Amino acid sequence: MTPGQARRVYDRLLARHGPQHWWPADTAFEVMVGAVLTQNTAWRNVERAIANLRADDLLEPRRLLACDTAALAVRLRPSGYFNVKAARLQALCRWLVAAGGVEAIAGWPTEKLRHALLAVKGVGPETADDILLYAFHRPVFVIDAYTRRLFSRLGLCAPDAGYEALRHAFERVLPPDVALFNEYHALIVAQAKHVCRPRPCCADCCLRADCPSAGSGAVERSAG
DNA sequence: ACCCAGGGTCATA
DNA sequence: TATGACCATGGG
Repeated sequence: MTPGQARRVYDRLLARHGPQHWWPADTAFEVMVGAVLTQNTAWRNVERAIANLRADDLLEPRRLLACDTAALAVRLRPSGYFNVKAARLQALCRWLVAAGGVEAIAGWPTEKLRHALLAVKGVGPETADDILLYAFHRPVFVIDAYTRRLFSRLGLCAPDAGYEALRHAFERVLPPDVALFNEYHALIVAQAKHVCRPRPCCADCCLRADCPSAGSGAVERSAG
């Protein structure tokens, strides 16, 4: 992937979908909670679980950690996998409190913070990078299944590209710009919701102007 | 009824 | 290292 290719795809996504204003949260800790809750889960359902936590004043590390795990799971019910996610949230809080809280880890260098997050049970690469980018404003490019699907359709990466390889592919060709990375990942998610169902209509579904289901939002293909 | 959603862990070969 | 099973609710 060249810098020009990465930039042109971004321009097309932005023209098509507009700014996405991610991450929808009031605090860094709320981003961390949302990043765990949204694992393989529609954001709509995550919002309900977060509303439950807010109603019980649990959007704070020590109180969430002190909460009975079974009672926490009940509040997480709408976001699915509630038993798993209750344990994962508390594992994250256990580490966070031991590390000195959000203010303390905010001062850590990105690599140290990334390794520490990945060591928490229930935090994988994508969740860690969501937290690094959207909670701590580090220039880390978040990869997900949509990114791999879209860019392999565009012929810009292998269909089975690994997480780290793909992340470095983006970070190599784009400037380490937090605002750019923020918008880019959000736009890829927005684009995914736009793919023709039940089957993609074309290789770069649906970024091309002549896509049968593109409608009026279509943009011209960028010159090569 | 079926498939998917802003993944990750664990057991098995 | 590489699959498969599992977690579980809500919307199309």
